[in-house]
Amino acid sequence: MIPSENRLAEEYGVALATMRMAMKQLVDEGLLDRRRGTGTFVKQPAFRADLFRFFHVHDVDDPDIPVIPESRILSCQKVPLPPEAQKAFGEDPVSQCVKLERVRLWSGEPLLFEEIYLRLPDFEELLSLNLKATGPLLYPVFLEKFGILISSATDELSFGIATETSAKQLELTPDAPVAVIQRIARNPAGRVIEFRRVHGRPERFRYRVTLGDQPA
Amino acid sequence: MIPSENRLAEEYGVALATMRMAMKQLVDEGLLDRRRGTGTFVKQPAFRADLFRFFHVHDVDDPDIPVIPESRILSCQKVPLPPEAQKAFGEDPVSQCVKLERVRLWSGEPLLFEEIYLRLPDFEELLSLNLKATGPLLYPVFLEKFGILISSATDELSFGIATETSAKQLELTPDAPVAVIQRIARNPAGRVIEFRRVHGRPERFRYRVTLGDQPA
DNA sequence: TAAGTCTAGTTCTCTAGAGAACTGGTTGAC
DNA sequence: GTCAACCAGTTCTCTAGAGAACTAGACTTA
Repeated sequence: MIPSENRLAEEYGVALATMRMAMKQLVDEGLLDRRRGTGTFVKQPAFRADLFRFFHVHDVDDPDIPVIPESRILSCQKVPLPPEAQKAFGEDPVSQCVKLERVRLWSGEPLLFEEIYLRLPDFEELLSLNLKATGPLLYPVFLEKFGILISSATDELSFGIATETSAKQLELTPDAPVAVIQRIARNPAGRVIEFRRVHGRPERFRYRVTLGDQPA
Repeated sequence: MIPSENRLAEEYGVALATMRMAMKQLVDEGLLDRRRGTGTFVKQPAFRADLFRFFHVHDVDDPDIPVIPESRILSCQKVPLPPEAQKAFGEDPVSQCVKLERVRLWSGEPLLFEEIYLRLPDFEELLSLNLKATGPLLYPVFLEKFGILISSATDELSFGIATETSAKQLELTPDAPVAVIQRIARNPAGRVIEFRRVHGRPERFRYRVTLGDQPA
């Protein structure tokens, strides 16, 4: 909680209305939270999970019920940065990164295979973290453990063929067609935090997204 | 242009600052546009093309250059509403609709086949319009000719197999795998205006979208 | 004609303050 | 112990106004 507008206005030697306007701006930017009769609080950044939940399991009965597939982490290690990820991260001279591999399943069947590349040294500690203890969503973990907020992402969907690894994990024959997603995720400052490549079983794959003014 | 805040405040018997606050709200909602030293104007709604341009041709040289593929309209006629579209439009008892079929090409090769269903009677006039004269983007036409603004859309991507028609238009063998997009587009009030089903050639298909706070 | 100057009209920023609306805790009656 | 009433502190809405910043057009001048 921060001091009242009365106190702050006095402290900074400005009129009350001016202080109100300034605070209103910060509220609009999502940095403050005001409650009438109570006070003004610094808003802790909340990860908007609803914005980033695109993967929908193809449920024949009711495709409108969103489900979060189970998550199984395969490995987490320090590796040299592959060229695609290098390009995504931009000019920053990063040579090493953390690579996380995981499979996402639904009803026990593999759905997605994910290769996730994260910046060093920001995510150094991830290597010694017990990831099995966390939930299936990664971004809330980033926020809680590392103080890193993911606030925007660009996804690019296309079709490709499975690699040796992804075929094995998705229980497909090598060179089988797969759905491919490349994601670049950023913090509020626009800095690229994560590069992700996902392979998905095409027959169950479904990606939903809403653009523009979100309807109420 | 609307009267000055001075005049309006006097006319409605409120203080100037109050009128200013009210107008500020309308500006934030995107309904008014104020220019210092000039006046306040009613903002005409602008279609945010950048929000809805997802299709990117797979350009091996530079995938970052966005291109708008050529558009070729095949047909435009009144048809009974198919069940999927009925579901999208919701409770409204609409039995007939306008169906637009078109192919989108790049470098002369077919890329996407689109079936677009639009509400009646809103789009009655579309049947007698010369669509060849318009550009490759539909939503600006909706706005200019019918005063209908598309402000949000939900896309759902998946994989399927070509229909007889889509295979023919995309120059594929029947039952070939295709990318499938279903889109539901709405006006600012949340009313569903359009239902669209798109089939795309998988090897050239690429869909890009950015979520969350758009980076500057 | 062309360029600079002025001016009325507009929005923007800030001051100073009153009263309403609301919240969380304290007090008091039963 | 429970519940209602009260109260200090907070944000919200609105009033009244001064001066700065800016714009478009009219006017002046070379």
